Amino acid sequence: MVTTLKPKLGANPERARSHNKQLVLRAVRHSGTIGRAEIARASGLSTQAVSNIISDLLAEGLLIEQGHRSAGRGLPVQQYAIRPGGGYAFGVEVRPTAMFTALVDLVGTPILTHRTPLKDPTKGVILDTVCAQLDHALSQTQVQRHMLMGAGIVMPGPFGDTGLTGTASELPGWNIGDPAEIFATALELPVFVENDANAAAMAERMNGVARGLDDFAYLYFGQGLGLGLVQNGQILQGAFGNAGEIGHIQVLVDGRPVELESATSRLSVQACLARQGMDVTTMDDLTSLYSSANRHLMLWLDQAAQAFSAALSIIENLFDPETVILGGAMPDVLLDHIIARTALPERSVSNRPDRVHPRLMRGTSGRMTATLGAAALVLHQAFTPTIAEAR
Amino acid sequence: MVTTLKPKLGANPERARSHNKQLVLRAVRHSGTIGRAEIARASGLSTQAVSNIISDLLAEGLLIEQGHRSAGRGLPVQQYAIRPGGGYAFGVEVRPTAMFTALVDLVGTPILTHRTPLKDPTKGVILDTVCAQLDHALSQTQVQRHMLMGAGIVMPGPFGDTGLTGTASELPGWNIGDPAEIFATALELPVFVENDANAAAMAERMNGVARGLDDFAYLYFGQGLGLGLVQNGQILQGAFGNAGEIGHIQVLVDGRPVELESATSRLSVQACLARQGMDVTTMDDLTSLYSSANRHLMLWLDQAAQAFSAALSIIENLFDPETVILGGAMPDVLLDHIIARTALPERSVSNRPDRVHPRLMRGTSGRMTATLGAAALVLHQAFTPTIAEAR
DNA sequence: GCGTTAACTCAACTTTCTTGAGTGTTCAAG
DNA sequence: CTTGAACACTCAAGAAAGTTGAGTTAACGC
Repeated sequence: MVTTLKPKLGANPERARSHNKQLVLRAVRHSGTIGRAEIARASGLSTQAVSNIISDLLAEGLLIEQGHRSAGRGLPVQQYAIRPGGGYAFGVEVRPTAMFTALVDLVGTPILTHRTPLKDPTKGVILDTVCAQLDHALSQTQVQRHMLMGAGIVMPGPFGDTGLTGTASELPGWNIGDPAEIFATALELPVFVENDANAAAMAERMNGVARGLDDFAYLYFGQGLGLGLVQNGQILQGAFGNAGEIGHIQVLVDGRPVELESATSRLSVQACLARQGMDVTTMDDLTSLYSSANRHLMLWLDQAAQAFSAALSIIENLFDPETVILGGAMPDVLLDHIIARTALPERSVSNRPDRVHPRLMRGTSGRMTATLGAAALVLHQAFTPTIAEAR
Repeated sequence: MVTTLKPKLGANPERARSHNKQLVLRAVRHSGTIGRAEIARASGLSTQAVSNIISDLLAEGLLIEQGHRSAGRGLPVQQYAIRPGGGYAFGVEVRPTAMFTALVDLVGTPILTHRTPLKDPTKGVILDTVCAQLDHALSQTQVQRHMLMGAGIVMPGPFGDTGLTGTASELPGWNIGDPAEIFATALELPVFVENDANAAAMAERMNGVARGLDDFAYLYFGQGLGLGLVQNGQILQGAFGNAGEIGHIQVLVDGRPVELESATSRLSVQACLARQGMDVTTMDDLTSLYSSANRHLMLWLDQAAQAFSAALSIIENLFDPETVILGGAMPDVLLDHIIARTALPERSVSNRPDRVHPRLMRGTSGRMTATLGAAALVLHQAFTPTIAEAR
């Protein structure tokens, strides 16, 4: 959704410096270790400028020296890398019954993760809990408060009053005011709010299979099914922050139109198995049903693969992504099965002979995916030059 | 698709100035006439900086003074406006049998439009013709060559070798090399290449109903049906420039799945009427059939409206646009009819009580829409700050 | 009328980047 | 083994652009 900082679009020396700093950080992050001359070439700045910026960043503790590397002729390159302890990001995932939190360092390593039940999902309880959880995380890890670069918050969408309002996963009371601002005031930090799919996509881009990709889509198994979209390295949010609501579009399964979500989501598989008298609640339950090749699960998987094939056709032709990633609250084996069985549409702009990535890939699965994604939103911001962002 | 200029991402004084200049131009364009203080507030620059930039822009002929306006207390505001003759853009639309060209001024007014038949759509003929047409346009209008800011080229997509290759509208021989670069070399100008739908969307944003909108979608009736996507003020291109290929996705019409394009495109209505023995080739033919309420046309319109309703659901939920615009090679009366008859999906994030724009709007129709859009690509670039564009 | 408000200008100052000369290290050719 | 080319990096001077604060001008409202 929206950040709390209003962008100052005009360039002046101070903002130019900040922009260039982030550019340098991004270049370092991108290659792991790198020398000044190479950064200069990549950014179009002089080596002198890069040198000055790097000495700033060293002083601020954002970079560390990584020894010399002699590459052919010339003076061996003094290399630099991101200093993990240079900053921290707080990630929060708010669900109706629980709050997940994570504290990650500057390279994205989780320092601490936590789950707290929510008495009730009211605004007040959520705000109190998030503040308490932040204090808790800081005290547990001895991270100084001023080392926090911001907080990312994942909330169930869609945001605002829409035609999809009334979904069970929704939280009441957030339709008025800008959630990001409310959290920012409570936490006294820059805050970024997104839905689970977008956050997961960003996590994948920062530290997962989408590392380095600037254009991809992420199909996220949450409560329902979400679509995270990254275009040109930025999350695609739409005019009101609700882009990627793919769950409610119609697809054909066995010749009958159904809502995509009703054929593919976690709730859908649970409901499907419940109709057969099976009570499946955990990922492990699903994994063991799969390993015993349960007939009903296999049937559901077949239908899900059909639905995904239709969804893939839409996503590929509308976004032309480098790849589509599947991930979220679904066991790896099921994700792999779906990926193997989903028919890749022939009539698609993604059906190219010169592809470098598979059309479907498995992303990170597990409970904390979106929470870590929330933190990744902050990291992404830290590595994104500031002057840009034309809004 | 891609521009020919590789962005220099690092900020230095020179690039900052260029960035700020474009910011000022954009502010002026946005409000028509505006004073310095207001620009300063909008951009986060000092009034002094804005003053300096404006005196540059006056000297370069990009701005003109527009008299004073007294707004409440204080010194009356010296106002500025874009000087139409400050620069020109050349727009080109390449179709298999003809080339359309347009020369537009800095505010988007067409100075000259032209249609030339193409002997055959080979690369050589196209390049020769486009150069000849540019010379022709310049000599006809006495516009100096150095006043050209660039050329926009509309070509039938998809670009590169994809699963949709083999469409009739395609041009042979452009799969190797970057078309933008090839045209740029031939024309000795900065060149921007896009598909028809994206160009039309940009035209609508620069001078049409989407003026000022940063997030919208444009359904374009061309040979087939294209989707132009503007997100955050930028054209959404996808990883390979082929985003928006909506024509080949499946939708339901009368309970049967069909390709969207086969139910909604100009070719589709022609084919449908041809099956009834009617030979309809011009927009006027369609208009008169509509005014006589031709049964077969009405039937087609009903089916088209169904298909559009399904498409709208997908577009709205995936992009969350401010509005969806319908335009292109289809008579206004038909567009209006379709807009009136298309059911607006209830389960959509765009179904909001607080909307300011209708969910479906009519854009510019007619032959030159995409050609003027091609020119709009250049104008858009001229009004877009340069440092940004994080790629 | 006169003080307040607001846009705008001038000149001094600041920040940041660039440039060009110079240093140190490595590799390769003679 | 010497010598020179290649390359990374530093230093110091210079240039470009924005900011700041004081001063000017014109309109409004009491």
